[in-house]
Amino acid sequence: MRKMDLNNIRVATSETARDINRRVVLNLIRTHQPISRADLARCSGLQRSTVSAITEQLIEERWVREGAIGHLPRGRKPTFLHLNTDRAAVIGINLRPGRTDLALADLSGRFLAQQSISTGEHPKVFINELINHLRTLIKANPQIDYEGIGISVPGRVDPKTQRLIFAPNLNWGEVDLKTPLERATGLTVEMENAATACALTELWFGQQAEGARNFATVTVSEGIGVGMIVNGERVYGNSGLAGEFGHISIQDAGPQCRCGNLGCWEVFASNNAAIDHYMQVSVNGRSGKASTRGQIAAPSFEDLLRLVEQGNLKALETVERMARYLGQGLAMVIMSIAPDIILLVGEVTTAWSHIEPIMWQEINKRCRIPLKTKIVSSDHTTQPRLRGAVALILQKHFGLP
Amino acid sequence: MRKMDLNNIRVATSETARDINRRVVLNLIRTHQPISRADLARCSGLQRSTVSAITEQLIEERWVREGAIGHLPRGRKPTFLHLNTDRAAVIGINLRPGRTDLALADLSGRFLAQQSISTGEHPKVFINELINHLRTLIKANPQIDYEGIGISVPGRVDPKTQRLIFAPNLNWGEVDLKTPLERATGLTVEMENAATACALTELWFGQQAEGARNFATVTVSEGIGVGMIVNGERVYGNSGLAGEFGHISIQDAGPQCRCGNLGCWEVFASNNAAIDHYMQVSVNGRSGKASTRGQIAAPSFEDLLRLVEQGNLKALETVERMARYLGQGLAMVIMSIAPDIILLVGEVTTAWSHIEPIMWQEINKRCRIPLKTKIVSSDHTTQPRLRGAVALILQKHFGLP
DNA sequence: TAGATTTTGTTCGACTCTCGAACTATATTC
DNA sequence: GAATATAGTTCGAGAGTCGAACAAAATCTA
Repeated sequence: MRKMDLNNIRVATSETARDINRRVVLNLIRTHQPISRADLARCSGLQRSTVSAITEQLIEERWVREGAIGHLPRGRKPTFLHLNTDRAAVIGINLRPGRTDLALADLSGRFLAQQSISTGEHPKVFINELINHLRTLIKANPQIDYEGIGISVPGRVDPKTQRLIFAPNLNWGEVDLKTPLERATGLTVEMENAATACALTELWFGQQAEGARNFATVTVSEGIGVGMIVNGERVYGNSGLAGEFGHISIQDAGPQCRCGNLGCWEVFASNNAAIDHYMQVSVNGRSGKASTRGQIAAPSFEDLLRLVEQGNLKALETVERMARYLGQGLAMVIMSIAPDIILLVGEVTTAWSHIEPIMWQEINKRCRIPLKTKIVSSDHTTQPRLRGAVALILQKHFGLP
Repeated sequence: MRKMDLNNIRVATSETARDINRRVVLNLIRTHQPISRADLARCSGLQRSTVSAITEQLIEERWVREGAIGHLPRGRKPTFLHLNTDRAAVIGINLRPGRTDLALADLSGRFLAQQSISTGEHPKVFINELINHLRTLIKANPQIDYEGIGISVPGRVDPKTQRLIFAPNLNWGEVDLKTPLERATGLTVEMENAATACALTELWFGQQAEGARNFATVTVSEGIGVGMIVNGERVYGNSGLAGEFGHISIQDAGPQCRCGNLGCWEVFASNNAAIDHYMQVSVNGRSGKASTRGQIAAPSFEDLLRLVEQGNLKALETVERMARYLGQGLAMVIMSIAPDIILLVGEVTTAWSHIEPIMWQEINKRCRIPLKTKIVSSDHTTQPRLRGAVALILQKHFGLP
């Protein structure tokens, strides 16, 4: 039960019932395909005649197509319906420091084409470069009906102005990506923070949070980001800044964070934090003294994980420390919104067997309330950020308005 | 844009449009009364003929009544419409340790009658006593059409089982209040955590969070509770446990909390924490040693606030310490869900002039992101918990399904 | 003072949509 | 070949909104 938004009233017309039921049917086809009209009627509760009318319309508009004929122990054989994935396509962009991924995806979220370009230092130059790539991509597939462009960004997006704000990793300042891209391509552009994009991926394509309507995604990379879904809907917060758990102090006298605050969670539990800590302990171990750092090259986080697999004790100690701090921060996430599921995204999940027990030990110590939050690790090779960018556009057709 | 809940499909029938538009009109009358049919058509966007049909129905069902005739510079005079507050009434209950308040409220949330009984030690005995009071109340006003009973409780309510769980202040264990009360009165019973009930009060009757759809209410009393509204809707979380910011550790080596964890926020910022600290500093000051506590009687929190007004330096220091810790915890609330407004509820708000500047100093130190959360103090004499209990029932008629 | 103008509120026919019964189509079983 | 079962279509009844036309009631203007 939600309060009506009286500043944005949407009254129902005679077409509203069709709009709602059409979305019901389209969603059922999406999730249950292949499915017959009779089954659609059974699991939606609509009359068979109504389902026929709606599917006729959906087939005419090419969202749905008829497929194989099924067979039953007796009676007339049903005609199966499928989502017509060729109906339209969406462009997804995963913008991050260093590299930016572009993909073309069909209605089911499957990638049809993919490329990767380097992310420029200066936003204006990069936007022009991005526009050129988009134009080439669109021209290469002129027969496709493009539904829009979704972008996941390493920062927050103000829901009012749709500008990129608070993206310290990019160091771009406040940038308007939407307007130039829309003007150049003629397509609608939607942007969302990467962690929230991962949450959308789970909401729309997810296996692990199947049917969950309250969950959080925690991305662990250079920093830590949290995206939240509450009541089946994204949590934006003021200026789009909800989910900045990464910048909550967990130690008042801790090291300074790039945000200006002291002892933020991500100063202890991010990939960068782990690399810093590893450098500190390994240099200390070698020379017996502190402050000899910088003489050996810092490993990448992937290097660190490889060292753990090779049995390096200092690397292992570093990852275990990271697991403890991850647990401490996840305890905050759990206590605040009590999600059914937390999905952990990042390279760190490849060391899950080392992480999980220590992380849970820390969480159980801190969460003394009788709730049952599951924590699952996501396979980062499935590109959840990029798929979330696609979901950003697809939800317009499958979501409730 | 939210995802459809495929486990709980609600298709649209031919009456759905009327149901939606009826709620639109009813809400507009509630918030804009007195208002004419023509104005309703203008601000809803519906046709005048449709508004007439809907209002006719609402008048017939006694939700709305015609009132005075307005006057305009020219043209036919409009007939004003009002909410018919006598149409129905709601019983609100504020259950808390020690005392429980009962109230009868009309459709606008105004109290018609009120009483207070002592909260029993044993749930079963108390429930029977409560039933007797409810029966007497209902019999005393037999002409009223009762819509239901809303209860705000000092704990959390599992949205699935509707049982009271995690209420350490009551020490009742897991109790089913709903079933016996529904059986005894024949009315539907809804329960909600007190902090969330306060948030509902603000959502439906609020002046300060006017039109806000994302905010949090923080109740400071024996402990600290947080209730959240996101996208105009309550946040439940798993087992109804969302909002337990009060039990997030802010100091790993802090004193033990009654929840079992160490250094929880409420161990530092609650009324009880302030009383404990005052006792410690005033006894130390007197004897020069610690651990002489218990020899003088502990003041109530209201006593402490009076001492501040009287210029007692140790009481002032105690309240300022409380303000610092409140700021620290509010910073967590801000960073996590980025609310537009935080509403602070509790006796502590009577010392707002001492609290506010110190609290903000702490928040500004910790929140280095460009958001604009307002923090306002609520007048606890308006009984937000009790009015939230009423809102719990009223939202069924005014909210969106 | 009569007609023009303006605004409120109602009436009515056209259109959209769902429901549900009846009907057609197609399969298996006895 | 008749009975039975299931899928999908057709069609009329009922509920709703829209929008134009109309009725009602007030002020303005000549």
